[in-house]
Amino acid sequence: MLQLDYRDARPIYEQVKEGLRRMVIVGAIAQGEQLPSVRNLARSLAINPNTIQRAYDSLENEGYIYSQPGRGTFACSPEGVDEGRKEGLLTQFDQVTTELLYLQVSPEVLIGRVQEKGGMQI
Amino acid sequence: MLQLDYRDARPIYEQVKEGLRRMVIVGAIAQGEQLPSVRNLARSLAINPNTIQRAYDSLENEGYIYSQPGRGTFACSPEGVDEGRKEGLLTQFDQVTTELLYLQVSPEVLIGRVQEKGGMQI
Amino acid sequence: MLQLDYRDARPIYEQVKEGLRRMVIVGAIAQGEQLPSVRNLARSLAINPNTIQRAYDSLENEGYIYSQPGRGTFACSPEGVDEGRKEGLLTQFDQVTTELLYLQVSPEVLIGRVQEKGGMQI
Amino acid sequence: MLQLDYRDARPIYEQVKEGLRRMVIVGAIAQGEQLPSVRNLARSLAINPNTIQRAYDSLENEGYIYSQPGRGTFACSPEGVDEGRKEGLLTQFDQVTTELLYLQVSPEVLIGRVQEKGGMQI
DNA sequence: GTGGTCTAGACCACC
DNA sequence: GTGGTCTAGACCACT
Repeated sequence: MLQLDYRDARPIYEQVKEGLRRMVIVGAIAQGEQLPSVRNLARSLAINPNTIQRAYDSLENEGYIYSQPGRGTFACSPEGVDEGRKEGLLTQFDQVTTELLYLQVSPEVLIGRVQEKGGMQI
Repeated sequence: MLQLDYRDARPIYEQVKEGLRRMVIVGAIAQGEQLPSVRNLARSLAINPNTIQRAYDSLENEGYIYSQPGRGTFACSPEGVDEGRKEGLLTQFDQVTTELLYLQVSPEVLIGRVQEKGGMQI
Repeated sequence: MLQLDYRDARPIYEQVKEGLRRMVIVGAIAQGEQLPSVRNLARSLAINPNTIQRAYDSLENEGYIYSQPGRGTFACSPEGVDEGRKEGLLTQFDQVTTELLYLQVSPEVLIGRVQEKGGMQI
Repeated sequence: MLQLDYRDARPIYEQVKEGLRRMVIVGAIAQGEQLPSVRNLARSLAINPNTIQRAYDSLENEGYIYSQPGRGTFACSPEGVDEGRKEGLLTQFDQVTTELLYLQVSPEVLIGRVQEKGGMQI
């Protein structure tokens, strides 16, 4: 359910963090649903619980998940997510778009990809 | 013309690389136009020429610029850019788009941003 | 009339306590007015009466409310409030003010906010 | 230069974090100035370097300090501080102000305290 | 020397 | 059982 790559330059806690974020975003972990416990995930990934805890902490203060000591960790609804992150993503979107258009990818292709995910009528 | 941020976690050569890439992409450096010489840029940024050279080498490797020994370094046309980079950008585009849609940004907003840059008729 | 957030890290009794304190402060519960009974409030919030009782006890201890056994619980007038709390709030006020000024918020803005609440003539 | 209180309910890393934040805010650590190294501070406070690191990490992603691996950790200028924190502080300012006014502290007293710190002419 | 990451193992409070 | 904190000690990359 979550792949680690030890040859990757990114630290493990960040790979865990991005993997979990992805799962929340695509709905693999639904809003309000419980995430695997720190210890369980650590065991199943064969890494130290502290490393998982660090990923969870970081995701929590970005507003993607929340923890209740003694109960578990759960996925938030999208409203609570840090505004700064949204702005950063929009900047990233603009930069990637600019470069793709420069590389002769047509706007229609990009728009098509947005609509595909957005479930829009054409 | 190119801003360095010593507080940024990214290494300097990468900041130079991305800065130059940006200038080519947005047309601040037109296709075929000559880039500043390694020594000049190094002097004006007050950093080591080796750092500049590393950025130039990396950009040449990705097909954004080419150098003619004895003459200088020039911006490529977009066709020559490494295919792998284009694929990587498309993947990044999809991921960023997915997350923005999850964060309740409407598809129309994203499409509007694409059209703005693409100069499309609606 | 009082919102609980189970995702909040603070314990429930503290959320109840702060919520009631807020209502007294802003006048939603006037001086001398009766607060809801422990059992009623517990039922309407769907939590344990002990939790409510703990919040009431703590507020009574700080001098914000008083209870008359067999009659109910009522809001105090502000004079009776624990002096220690006032000092603590002043310290907090100074610290928050210092940080906001450091963050380039102008003194005029802060003063404006005080006057707005205080109903002062300029 | 920084006091720990083991009887305090707050975790140590948070006490360190708030202590350092205070020092930056009041100018005890000037903008751009180097903070004590992780190891040195850990030794002088007789706690584990990991605990210090955690405090530094947290302050860094709030924008109060920045780290350069191999060189050290330095105080930021106030412009870079996370917007969310500023908003939170303003909310806190309003709440504390409301309660102090309720407790019969006159607006003039509060305004005087703001001006004192703000270096304003009356 | 510096910050950054990771592990192993412990203890706490809460449920 | 759960998350949260802390320690001790190791290793890495960079200056």
